[in-house]
Amino acid sequence: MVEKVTIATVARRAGVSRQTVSNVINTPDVVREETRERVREAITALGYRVNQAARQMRTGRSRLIAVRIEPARDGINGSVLDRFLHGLTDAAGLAGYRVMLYTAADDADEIATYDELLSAYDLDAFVLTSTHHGDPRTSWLAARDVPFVTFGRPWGAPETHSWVDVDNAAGTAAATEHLLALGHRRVGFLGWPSGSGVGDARREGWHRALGSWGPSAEATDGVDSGASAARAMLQREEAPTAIVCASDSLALGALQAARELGRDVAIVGFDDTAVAQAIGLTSVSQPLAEAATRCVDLLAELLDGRAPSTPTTVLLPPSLVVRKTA
Amino acid sequence: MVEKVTIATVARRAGVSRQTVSNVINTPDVVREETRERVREAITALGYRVNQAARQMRTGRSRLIAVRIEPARDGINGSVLDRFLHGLTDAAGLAGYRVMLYTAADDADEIATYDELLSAYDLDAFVLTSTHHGDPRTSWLAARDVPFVTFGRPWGAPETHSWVDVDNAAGTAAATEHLLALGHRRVGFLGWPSGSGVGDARREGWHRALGSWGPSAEATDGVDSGASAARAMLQREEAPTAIVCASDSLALGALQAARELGRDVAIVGFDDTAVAQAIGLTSVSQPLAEAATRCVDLLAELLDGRAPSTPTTVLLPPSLVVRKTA
DNA sequence: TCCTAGGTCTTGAACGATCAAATTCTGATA
DNA sequence: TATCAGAATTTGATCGTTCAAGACCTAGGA
Repeated sequence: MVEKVTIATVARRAGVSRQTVSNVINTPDVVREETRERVREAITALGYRVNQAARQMRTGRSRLIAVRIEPARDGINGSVLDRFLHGLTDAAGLAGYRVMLYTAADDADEIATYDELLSAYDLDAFVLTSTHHGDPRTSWLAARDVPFVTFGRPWGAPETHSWVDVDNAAGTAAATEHLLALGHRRVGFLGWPSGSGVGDARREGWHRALGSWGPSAEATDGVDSGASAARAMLQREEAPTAIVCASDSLALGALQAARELGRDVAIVGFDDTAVAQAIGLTSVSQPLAEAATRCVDLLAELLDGRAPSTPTTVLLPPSLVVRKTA
Repeated sequence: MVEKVTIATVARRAGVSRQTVSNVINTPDVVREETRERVREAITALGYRVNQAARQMRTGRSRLIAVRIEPARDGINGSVLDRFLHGLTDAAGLAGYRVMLYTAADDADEIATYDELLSAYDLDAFVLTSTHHGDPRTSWLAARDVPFVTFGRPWGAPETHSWVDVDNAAGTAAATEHLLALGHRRVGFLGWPSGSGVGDARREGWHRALGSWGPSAEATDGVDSGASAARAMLQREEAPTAIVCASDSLALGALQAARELGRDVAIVGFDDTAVAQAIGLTSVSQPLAEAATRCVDLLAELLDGRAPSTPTTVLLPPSLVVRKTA
């Protein structure tokens, strides 16, 4: 059994005091270069690593960030969070933080979890996903001065915190422009019922790029409801020759409807999920790794106390992945 | 600013010593009932929560479990890990543990991460996924007496640790029996090149249920390679009328091939991914939440020192989700 | 030569919990 | 009533780090 290496072991070996070792680690500039080098050598020679628990007890900071992992609600879109999580873990690691997971049944449950994580684990910060209208979580955290960033803008609420989001409207706009460039004249939109921030933004981008209102239909997310809404749209007079969809599920439904009716319709989905990759669906891809990195950057700013007085907002452009369907 | 509630605050309020409070929390049976109640009241009244960092410093245990989050390699199968992670977080939470994430580029990188997580964060245990032939990770952990469980059996290696796995052979066997019951006489198999433990087990289950070797083909995982392998198989003499596939990607390819050739072929995939749900593909579903729970159970046993001397192995039966394609 | 300021390093205390050992209480027995 | 074992509770030390304050050293100015 190897003896545990603590800051005292390092100090002894380098012939300095504990505090000097601590200074080399945390505030190297107050230590004379020669001493610093000697200590650094001792650290690597012994393979010393800071004990987080001890540091945390003294400083009250854990270098831990928490994120909620949601069940894949609509199975088809679950992988978005998955990729975001991977990016977050990577970026956090580089910044010296670790990611802790938690689950929660609803907002109230999630808030109770914040409370427990904060008092038991001294969590440094939270990353919230799936923000929505009237989200109680942000105000709870803000009231307690807990650092946090949301992935998704604060729909409807005043922007009192930093956030990162993907420019949904730009995504559908790019998809629409692509279809227009291919020669399509009637480009339709298949989206969710209005009211959700994300869904409205996606419709807005299509409308903006088109310069007018083309044929559109609404359906709750899902392949079947998408198929029936698309079928209805395709059977109208002046049916669209191309459809921009608010999600890959809806796009899949549209694809099915077009095939049934024997129509050749160009279709673009949204999120570039596994399904899109698998069946060759052209889709709008969110830069999830980039979004995760920016979230960590913003948090690091907050935690280092070098955040600007007004919250920072980051809006990332998505990209269009062109495949067989458009 | 509310004053911090520590064990001393609780002790004062309940009129006992710090240690008694600690005993109520950790070894309640050594405290007289009346005292215990009084302390418990004080705890809830004050909203006291154990400070993990302080506890960890003294006990050397963090109540933290680490899992690697992998990038969705083959996009189509990524959600398997996602669902497993969710289950793990849930189950760990119930058992009083939290899940920490990390990423790693390869096995060596992962081992370096173990080292760092163990010395810096005092991690209690690891859950390994994607076990493979000649896995260096398990021996590294075993050599250091670090508790761990693998989700996936130790292919080829001696079974010196506990593991949880899904009975892959039983899954394809069930799929095959289902097809036989539907009246199919020639049931084919589309799988991965032999050599991978999982893939071989899936082929074995099909063979066992069939009682003989039917038509089969091999392809690396992916829709396109699956499609071409399936096409070849369907163009042979005595082509199969139904195909059991080793993955949903391959199944998707088979579906494409059948459509192109205008054949009505029953198809079953494996993993019940989002794609299967979206397009109505019959597929074998792994009980991921259950697997996660069992992993946590095994770890809890190890950590509480009440593990049997021989490692426990758990083999869970998958279930067949019947949809439109078979 | 003495003093001072600034840079460098060290010392003792503290964070909040648990361990190990010591102390007090309780009730049964002689 | 005195004694004693066992139960119940308390006390002091400790985990590894950082904070706050103090000590030491060196160089420059009076």
